[in-house]
Amino acid sequence: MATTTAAERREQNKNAYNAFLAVCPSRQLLDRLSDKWVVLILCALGGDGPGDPGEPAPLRYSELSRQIAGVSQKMLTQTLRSLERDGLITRTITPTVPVTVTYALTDLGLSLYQTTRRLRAWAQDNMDAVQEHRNRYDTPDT
Amino acid sequence: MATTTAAERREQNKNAYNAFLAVCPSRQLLDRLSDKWVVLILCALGGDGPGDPGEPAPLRYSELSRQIAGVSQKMLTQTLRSLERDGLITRTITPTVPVTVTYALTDLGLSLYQTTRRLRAWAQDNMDAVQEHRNRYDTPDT
DNA sequence: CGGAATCCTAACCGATACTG
DNA sequence: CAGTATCGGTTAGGATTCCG
Repeated sequence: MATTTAAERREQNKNAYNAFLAVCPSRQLLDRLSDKWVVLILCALGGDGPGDPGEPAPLRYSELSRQIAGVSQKMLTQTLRSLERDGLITRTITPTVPVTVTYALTDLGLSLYQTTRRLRAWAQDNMDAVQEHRNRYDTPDT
Repeated sequence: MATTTAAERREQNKNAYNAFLAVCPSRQLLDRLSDKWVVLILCALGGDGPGDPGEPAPLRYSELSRQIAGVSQKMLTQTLRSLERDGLITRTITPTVPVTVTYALTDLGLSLYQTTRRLRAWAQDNMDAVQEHRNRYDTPDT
């Protein structure tokens, strides 16, 4: 048994960082994480991909590009870099010809994936309900 | 007992919507949800506010504006409208003088809050780890 | 294959002013 | 108090081109 519980540590961090404050570093971090490409990339690497089995697995740049439909090469590279910088993913270069680059979740990234997967799942599971609310909101009502 | 289990229904929705597809409605929904103001507003209404007890409670416009530091009134109003349209929050007008407007989570909004609260908590809890990775990434390394 | 660099426009968003 | 409306700057981000 640890001398500090998870609840105690969370309490300490709660005092240290507060995302509600504009100047707090965690606010900037939340801004970065609140990005569709971040969510989709983490989901893809976590194994949530279209035909994937559900196991977290490394993916090549081209595989990510294919799975995440609509992402431009610029945004994909840019987002991957920031995720690597933040320690959420690793970038591994294999000097084949042509070169092979694979991305994989770190433990830190895996822990965040546990949340982003829920976000994506929520969007898919509740799409119908949201659409119904929109229709009712948009019709002038009889 | 229902004739369809939660797992079965989720499986059906999984086939219906896929956020990895650019044209899928759930992709657009995910784009909207992947927004810092959406996350912070849901967190505030869910009771995650600065000095809040942790209970979901309705908040007035001015209270939201105060809790979510740095949000412009334009973005606050705009985001609140879209959340109302999507059925995630309710907007209640009390005809006092001056008028009183309160916002509260719906059941749908409450279910999404369960995820956004984790996102905010993750940002705060792992800020130190991320910062450390950034420092190591940014230093040319000796 | 997996990028980097450049250009350029569409949108986001903040600031300001006005209203019921 | 709780907005709406308008304007204008910033920037996100797409398209294109080139490189190791």
